[in-house]
Amino acid sequence: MYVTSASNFPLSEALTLDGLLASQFTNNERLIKAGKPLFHEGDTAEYIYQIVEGVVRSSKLLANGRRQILSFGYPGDLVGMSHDGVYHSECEAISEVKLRAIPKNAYNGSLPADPAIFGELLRYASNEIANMQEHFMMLGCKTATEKIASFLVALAERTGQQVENEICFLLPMKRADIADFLGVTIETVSRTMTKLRKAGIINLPDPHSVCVCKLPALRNLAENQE
Amino acid sequence: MYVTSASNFPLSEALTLDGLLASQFTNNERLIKAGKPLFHEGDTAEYIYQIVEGVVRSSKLLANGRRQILSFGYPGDLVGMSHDGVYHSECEAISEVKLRAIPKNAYNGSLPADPAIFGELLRYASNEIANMQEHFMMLGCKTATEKIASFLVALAERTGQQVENEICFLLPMKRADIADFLGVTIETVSRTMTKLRKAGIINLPDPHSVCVCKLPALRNLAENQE
DNA sequence: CGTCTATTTGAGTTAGCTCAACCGTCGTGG
DNA sequence: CCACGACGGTTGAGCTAACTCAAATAGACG
Repeated sequence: MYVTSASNFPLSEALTLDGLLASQFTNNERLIKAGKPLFHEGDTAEYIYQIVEGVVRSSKLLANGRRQILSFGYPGDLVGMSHDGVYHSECEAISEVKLRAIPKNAYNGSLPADPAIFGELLRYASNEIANMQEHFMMLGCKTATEKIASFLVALAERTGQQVENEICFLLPMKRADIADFLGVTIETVSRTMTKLRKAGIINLPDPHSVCVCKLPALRNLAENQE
Repeated sequence: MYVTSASNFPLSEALTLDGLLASQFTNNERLIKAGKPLFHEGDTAEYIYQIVEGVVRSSKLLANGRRQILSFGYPGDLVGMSHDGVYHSECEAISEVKLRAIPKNAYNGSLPADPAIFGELLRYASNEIANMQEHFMMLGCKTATEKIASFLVALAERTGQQVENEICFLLPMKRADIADFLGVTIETVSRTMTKLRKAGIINLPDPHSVCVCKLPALRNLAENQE
């Protein structure tokens, strides 16, 4: 659910959950077009969704219109867990998305659910909590440059491909999404990306493609040992 | 685990979890003195702890010394969930704390655990995620005044006692803890509290006691509809 | 009574914000 | 085929909320 989930989630366990869901819920696959919602805050939570392909963003709105992106969901991630039968965030497809719908009765305990799924969901939720704690460090403790650098490092680790001596990946989301994820403004995202480009740390072939030339330097900026 | 947990958690369910744990783990009660750690980040996660009395703070440190308080744990809350057998945060007692230790084999699925506990833990984790999402709104979207006001409203709702026509509660944590919880500085916490006091919205009989005189006004500041 | 720690208050600085202009791309319709 | 408008992104200039640094105050404790 969070950009760093897969990297933090022990591989064998991730395969277990993936395998369980793939084997039991292949019939429940759906396609969502880019920009379309999976669900809205307050909707009855009928399903948990596992992202199979594409990227989603989940977010919450404040009464005065300010928005916080809670996570970007990449393949393997789950969205839509609820403790009270109602979704607590918005969720939209950023790109075209394929997902697997896991019906409520597979996990809410009222039916004799598969205990393996149950256990894996608890483990996934605990991992999700750990990922969210990392995000707290971003929002609460880091400067704008550290936030952007951390974000790029996380995406490079999760989705980057080695191309010659650069690590390249796509940014399917808009600048505004990145801004609302990191708690800064669009302008700050843009300025900081430009700064990193001018420092020779990244290349930006186009606004939605990033190539990291100096990963160690980017990591240093992300962790800023001062 | 988070200051607002109990208020968001449906009462009957909370009683279920509470009841389950109380009946099965009364023998595992421990006392921790104020200021002493329950566990450190990286320790082997042998137990989940349920707070019975007192308040704990769980936090994470960045390499450069900056700290983020993740949550304040009040009676009924759980701390120490882990997906990989290792704690991912620091946890210390703020006041003298009584807690109930729930051993790993009650919930990690390797033994035939009580499925009721299992289900309640998953529900608790899902609720915890929803609470953390609210905290993201604080850290990412709110101004200093909105943060302090939200924090005071949450504590008033969770631990406040009506005294004449004020709602009074204790702040067992230091200003520095509040600052690191909200992502502001100590000075900003102090100044903002003074501002609320001078505006006649709260009284501060001493630095660790708050009496809210005008709860609606405080709520307005917390939500700032602009 | 002196020391230590927590909190409050003041004064000046700055990181990141707001507001505004500008640019490039893309889809639509004349 | 080109003009136009909409949208997303970048850049500049000035402002301000919150920060840093510093000092004063107040309890707590030996």
